[in-house]
Amino acid sequence: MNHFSIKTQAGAFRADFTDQGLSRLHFPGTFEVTDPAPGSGEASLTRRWRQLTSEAVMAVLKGHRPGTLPPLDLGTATPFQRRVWALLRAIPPGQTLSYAAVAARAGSPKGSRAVGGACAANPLPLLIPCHRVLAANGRIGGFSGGIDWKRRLLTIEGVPVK
DNA sequence: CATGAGATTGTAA
DNA sequence: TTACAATCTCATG
Repeated sequence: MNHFSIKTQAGAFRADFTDQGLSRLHFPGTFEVTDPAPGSGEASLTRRWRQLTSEAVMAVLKGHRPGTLPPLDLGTATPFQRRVWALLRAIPPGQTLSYAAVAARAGSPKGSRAVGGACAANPLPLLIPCHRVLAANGRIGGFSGGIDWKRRLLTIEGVPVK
């Protein structure tokens, strides 16, 4: 499992890759700092993936769309999770939906809580914008990377938070 | 406004 | 089958 660090103004993120593509993104300070594999020659394809991922992360931190992404390796994600994540990627910066609204769009009108579960399982925060999903009545809801990050990202996009 | 109960869904163990 | 979770709504002080 190949990985590399993305240095940004908000700290160093870490992106993990498999042969299939980008598999996971970690927030600064949420991962072990490991030395790069000795003598790891990078395939040019992987190099392109790094470039795209890096640009995408920095774009989102500026409140923009991720742009072109490398292939994603969603691993053993369930159909429901893939469905929810696809819906999230369609939400533009600055816009938000409630867990219930996402549930409705996913075909499970009463599955708002299940949507929370799918968001919690999201391996690619920022790129799959689960921070744009709020609770009912404009309440903030939860966030795997910490509520602070959720507020921070929403603020960047100009969304008022309580 | 704060708190609590109950309903409901998808998932992992 | 059981228990849990980044929910929601409704009821009550």
